[in-house]
Amino acid sequence: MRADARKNRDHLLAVAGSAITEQGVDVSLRDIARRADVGLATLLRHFPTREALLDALLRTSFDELAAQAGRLETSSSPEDALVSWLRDCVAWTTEYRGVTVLMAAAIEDTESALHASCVTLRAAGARLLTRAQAAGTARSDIDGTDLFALVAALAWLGDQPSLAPRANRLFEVVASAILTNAGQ
Amino acid sequence: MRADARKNRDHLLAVAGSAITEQGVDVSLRDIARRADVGLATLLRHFPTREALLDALLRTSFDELAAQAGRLETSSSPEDALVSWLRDCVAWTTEYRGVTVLMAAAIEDTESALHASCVTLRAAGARLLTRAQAAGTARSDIDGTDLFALVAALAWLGDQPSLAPRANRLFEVVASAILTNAGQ
DNA sequence: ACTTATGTGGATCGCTGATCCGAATCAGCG
DNA sequence: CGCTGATTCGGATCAGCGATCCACATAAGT
Repeated sequence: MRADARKNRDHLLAVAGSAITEQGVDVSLRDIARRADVGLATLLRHFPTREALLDALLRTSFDELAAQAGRLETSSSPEDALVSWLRDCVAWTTEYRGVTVLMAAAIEDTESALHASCVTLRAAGARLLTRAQAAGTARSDIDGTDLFALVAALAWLGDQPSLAPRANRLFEVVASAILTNAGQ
Repeated sequence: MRADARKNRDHLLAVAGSAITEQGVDVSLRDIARRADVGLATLLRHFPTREALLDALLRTSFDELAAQAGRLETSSSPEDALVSWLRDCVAWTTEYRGVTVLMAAAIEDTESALHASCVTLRAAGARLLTRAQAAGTARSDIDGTDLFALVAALAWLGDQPSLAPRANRLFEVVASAILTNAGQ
């Protein structure tokens, strides 16, 4: 890649990051290009779709979440590991308003640039879930995709301004439905 | 209202109904106008926003759901009434792909044309919830808005093609979190 | 039948993302 | 250093969206 192209790419990623933080993932691509003092065509050549841009921007975060799952797998009890990782996932999505919808679409669309990252995330969750199920502390009638769906639904709640204040408590409600441990 | 205007209005509602059934609530308003052999301006004069159109289209359904809640209140046990009404709500949204997002936005936006209907729905659910809580069969740490949020989240799941197949089972998972009855 | 209030829809605006292609720029070689 | 060729850039353009304007058509009341 030519030096000027690389510079543009990096600059675009930086600008896109702050634009998305401010306005959510639905921010106008033209706006990003403008703020980066670059033509729209240049943005779209580097990142042919919005998904591609997000993938480049979020891949690090995805990897961190997956790594965190690995760490928790050996450092915490099965149920604590599962719940705290789920909490991390939901909390992370709040930084990228609107990303949940794209991820839900990408998990099944093998063409999407976000597909691989979403599958990785689901697999990480599935491992934690299986471990908790083996320990008898998570209900056994759900699988990794169910978990992904529940996290997505909770993340979506956090994206809705009117419902966001409830998101944290409803996370606990859903978590209690996944776990089978405590008395009640 | 002039007779020709009334005719146009009714025709637009009918066409909008089938268009939305086919393509979801995000269908192009221009498409609806075209299919109704009417100018876009005419559609927008009768229904100044997408919300207004949906309100006119869905008000009947809203009223039916609210009435159904009233009926269940006297005909079923508190927990059966609550769960089966929630199921009805989620099932209903599947007929109008994408309506959940608009409803979540409308519940807090008093300017939205859908606001009143959403508030009515929330109130109907809140009554069923309170009744179940009084009977000791629903957890007491949630309120009507929480219930609305949970239904919205489940409905949103049903709207996502990749997650929809899980929606029914995840409804049961969430329902089990709301109820406190059975042994488990 | 005439007048007036009402309803209509083509045209246009600003916006979105997608695409094309002439112009500018970079990199490597003589 | 200067030329050449491949690469990159971005303004212009296109089709689509909802919103708005206003000259025109038409229904309703006298």
